[in-house]
Amino acid sequence: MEKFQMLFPFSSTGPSSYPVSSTITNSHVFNNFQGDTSNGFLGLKIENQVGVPPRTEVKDLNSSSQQSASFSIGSETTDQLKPGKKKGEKKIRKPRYAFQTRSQVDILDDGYRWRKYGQKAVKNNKFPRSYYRCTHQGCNVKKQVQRLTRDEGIVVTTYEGMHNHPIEKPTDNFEHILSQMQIYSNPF
DNA sequence: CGATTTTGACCGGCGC
DNA sequence: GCGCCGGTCAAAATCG
Repeated sequence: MEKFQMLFPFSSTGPSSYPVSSTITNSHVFNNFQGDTSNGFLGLKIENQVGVPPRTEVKDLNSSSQQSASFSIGSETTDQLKPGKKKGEKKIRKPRYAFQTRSQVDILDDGYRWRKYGQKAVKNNKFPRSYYRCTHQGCNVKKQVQRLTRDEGIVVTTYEGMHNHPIEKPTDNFEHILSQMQIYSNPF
């Protein structure tokens, strides 16, 4: 597979129908995840406000999605989900942060290094879902990328867990700065 | 040559 | 108990 990451439709001759995509598409705002739960994501203290049924049913919700990016939150992957397996274990709830971004490519580079460990076909979707895992040692952050059949331009990225290490990337580009601005401008 | 992707097998949970 | 389903493993292939 050729690695043609980030072919920005920016100043290309393509149709100028890409609003804010670049902002979210591969910004380093995900970095904020390691800021613990108290910080939230850009002030998006998303709890259970979205009427998303258990499990990441992002495939069904908002089929139209005219916005460039939206989010939703699944439920914890434990507690009542694993009956008969408790006994005071480290049943840490693993909230999943689902992002829906508008992008042409599946590989949304958020600054971390990911290793693909699986791919499965999804029902109701013709496109497969890819499973990635952070390659950093001791960092078990997982993410899955799925693209909607309905809108080929929509890619849903679901993050699970938080990073406990800094981003490893040259950074220092426009987007980095942009995301940093967004972060710091949110007192949440 | 090491790291990463690919891809089918495997596994646990759940519904019937 | 069995089969489906979503998620993960792991060996081989591939990339750089």
